[in-house]
Amino acid sequence: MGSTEHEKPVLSVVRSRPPSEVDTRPRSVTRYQAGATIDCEQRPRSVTVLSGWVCEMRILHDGRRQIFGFVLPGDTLEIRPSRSLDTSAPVALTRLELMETAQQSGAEDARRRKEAWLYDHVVRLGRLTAKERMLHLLLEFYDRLDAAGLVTAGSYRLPLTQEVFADYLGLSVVHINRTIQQLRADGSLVLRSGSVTLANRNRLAAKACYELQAGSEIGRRA
Amino acid sequence: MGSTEHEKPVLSVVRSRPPSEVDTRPRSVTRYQAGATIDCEQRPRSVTVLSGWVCEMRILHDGRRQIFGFVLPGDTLEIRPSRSLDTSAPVALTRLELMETAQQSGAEDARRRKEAWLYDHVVRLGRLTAKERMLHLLLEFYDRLDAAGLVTAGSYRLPLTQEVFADYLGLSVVHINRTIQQLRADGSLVLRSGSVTLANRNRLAAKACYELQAGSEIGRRA
DNA sequence: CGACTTCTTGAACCGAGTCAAGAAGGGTGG
DNA sequence: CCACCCTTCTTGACTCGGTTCAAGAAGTCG
Repeated sequence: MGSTEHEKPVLSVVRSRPPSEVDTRPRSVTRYQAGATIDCEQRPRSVTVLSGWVCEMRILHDGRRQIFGFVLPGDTLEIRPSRSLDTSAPVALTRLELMETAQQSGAEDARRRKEAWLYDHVVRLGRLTAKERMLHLLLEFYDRLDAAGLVTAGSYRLPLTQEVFADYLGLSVVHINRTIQQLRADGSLVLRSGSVTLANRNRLAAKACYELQAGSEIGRRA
Repeated sequence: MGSTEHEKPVLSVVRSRPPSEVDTRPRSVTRYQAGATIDCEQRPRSVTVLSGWVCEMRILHDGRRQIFGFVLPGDTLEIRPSRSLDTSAPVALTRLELMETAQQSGAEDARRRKEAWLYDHVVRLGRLTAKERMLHLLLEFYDRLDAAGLVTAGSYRLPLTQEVFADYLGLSVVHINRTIQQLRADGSLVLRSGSVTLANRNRLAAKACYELQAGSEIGRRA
């Protein structure tokens, strides 16, 4: 948290590939490359993520980055104009397939759920330790992906670099790395080449102050 | 952040006075005492704060507390049922006067603004230092209260204890205290007996990575 | 004037950051 | 298929922002 010069090498994700839209095919499916900023030159629109992960992030003028949340396969994403990286913009973390969302049904519910995730995030950042933050987040992913049928035999694909974890959890990359080492040593999880398996979900939930309360109750009401 | 026994003496604000509603007078004005939890046994309702400050907070099972946001005079507050202190509930920080909000006009705008504040809060917690967090927050209060005509000669009333700052900014009370000492020594602010005066708003904004962007632009659109 | 919050301050400790450098992956082109 | 390059992951050593514990001073309210 040196207060001078937070000149991170710009997130590869943002730097290396131009935010270009690629190959729009029939059925109104839009594809983006990893690293693309998802904007709408046109009117605001609502899309559903068919595959891939998106995050919403802000970049401060001195280079510090904060990620606000993730959009997972099956989730919907509201794209509003006039949002740039110094306020908050959606960025593709992987190759993406988006589809225009047909009806607005469930929009209110999606908003509630998103708000609940944001509240949980505030608690993580404000009151949890590094280890708790990491576990808490992985448990959230577990529940969200499970609801979407994307958890198999207790494990799921997790296409995030440690830098992305750092920018989401408000920690440094180095400390994220060390935290993951500890969790592995604990036997809390297995994490390798883009997949995680959590050992004993309930015990971990207790250890990380994770409560499915808000998010999932609201989710079930859908 | 000790991972064991976060047994804070329960926030006086929560402990000392029972969350009782007091003296409902004509014109549908409701009063609460400081420390009251604002619930709705009835249907969800929307109220406008005539005077006093409210916060929304969650209390973890081990006693750690996190405050999500503040509702200032002039702001509206949506009260939904089924929210308790372990998820997120509004609590009166001072004596309060609430009024039933008449029309729903501006409800969408209020929600946008609240979301923008929450995003700023995430940045504070995730990426700013203690000094920056404090300044950033005081600047947000400045702008919000200024818009409500509650800033006089560059200063405003701020009825928050250091404990409340700590629970909002994700820091310890002791460190909040030391941070305020530093800001005073800097000449950044004058803060005494419930009032603040910020020296040179623009310079402080630069120092704290505060940008009125999101919040105020949306605000102005109203 | 008590009694209780709230604010301050000191000292010791530790979680997390920074700097730096090397190892391991993953694409790409020849 | 290998060589090269760039990104991502690891690890060590050191620093520092922030926490904890503790106790005393200053406010506030009945």
